[in-house]
Amino acid sequence: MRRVHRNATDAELDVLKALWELGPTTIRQLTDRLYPDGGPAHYATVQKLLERLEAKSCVSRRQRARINVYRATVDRSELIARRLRETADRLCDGSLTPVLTQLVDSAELTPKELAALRELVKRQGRSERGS
Amino acid sequence: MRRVHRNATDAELDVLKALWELGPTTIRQLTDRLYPDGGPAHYATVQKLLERLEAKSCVSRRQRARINVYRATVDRSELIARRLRETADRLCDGSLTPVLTQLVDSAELTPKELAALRELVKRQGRSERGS
DNA sequence: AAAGGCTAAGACAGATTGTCTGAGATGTCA
DNA sequence: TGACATCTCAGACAATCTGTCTTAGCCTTT
Repeated sequence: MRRVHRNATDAELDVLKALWELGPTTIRQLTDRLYPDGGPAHYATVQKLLERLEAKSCVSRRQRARINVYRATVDRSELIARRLRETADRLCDGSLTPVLTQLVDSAELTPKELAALRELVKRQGRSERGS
Repeated sequence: MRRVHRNATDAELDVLKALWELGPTTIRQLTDRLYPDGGPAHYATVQKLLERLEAKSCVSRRQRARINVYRATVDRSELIARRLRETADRLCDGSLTPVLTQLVDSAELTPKELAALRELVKRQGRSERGS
């Protein structure tokens, strides 16, 4: 049942988002952000979540004058990429094509998103030819 | 901590895949497919997984001469769509654009997948204008 | 009636998830 | 110096999830 590379959970993700906004920071800062009226229990909760995020290689920390400063080591697109990869692996034998097809073919996309996609493809096409 | 609409787990997904291949079928057929040398324990395992898949609205069943015949009620693209939606909701405030961007912009795509994407966009563009 | 296949209910251990407690180290300040 | 605040670290905890397996009872067939 062991999963090598578990995704960040919801609570962990909240911490990560706060880290993205705040930049490198302390547990205290994160706790105040996430639980404005929180007590010492919430502090420990954030601490535990950071510990798990570190185990998942999503954050790193550095002792700075006896205090841990945490820093996100993955950004949003990296997490998106991980999830896409996982979906492709689990559902499509590793191929991203069906994922793409689903994304584009379904009614999932607003016209605006579709226009953005066309732009992306155009850009990608250029860099393809350019390389 | 309650999750409304949990994804199918790995073991459940294996059952679902077998169901996709076999079409509407019985626990017995599925068990023979998934555990060729399995005993009655494996039969019960498949049974439990189907029960949970039913709770997740992924399969339905019908009594057919006293025997349950199970049928998948979601296909692969539906599951892909669910995961994409989940990723967008959890990571991008519900917007699919960043997901698309990540998919297209990163080095995730092989040239072949990229070509398929261009084809998709072209087709999509046509149906857009056509409608 | 015995045998075999099916359903249904649920036990089970190990892992995950979010939360919280407590002990101890270290720094600040009256 | 001593009280206090704050931090770290280790781990407890309940609820849930996940995959597996046992058991009992019900049909049908031989």
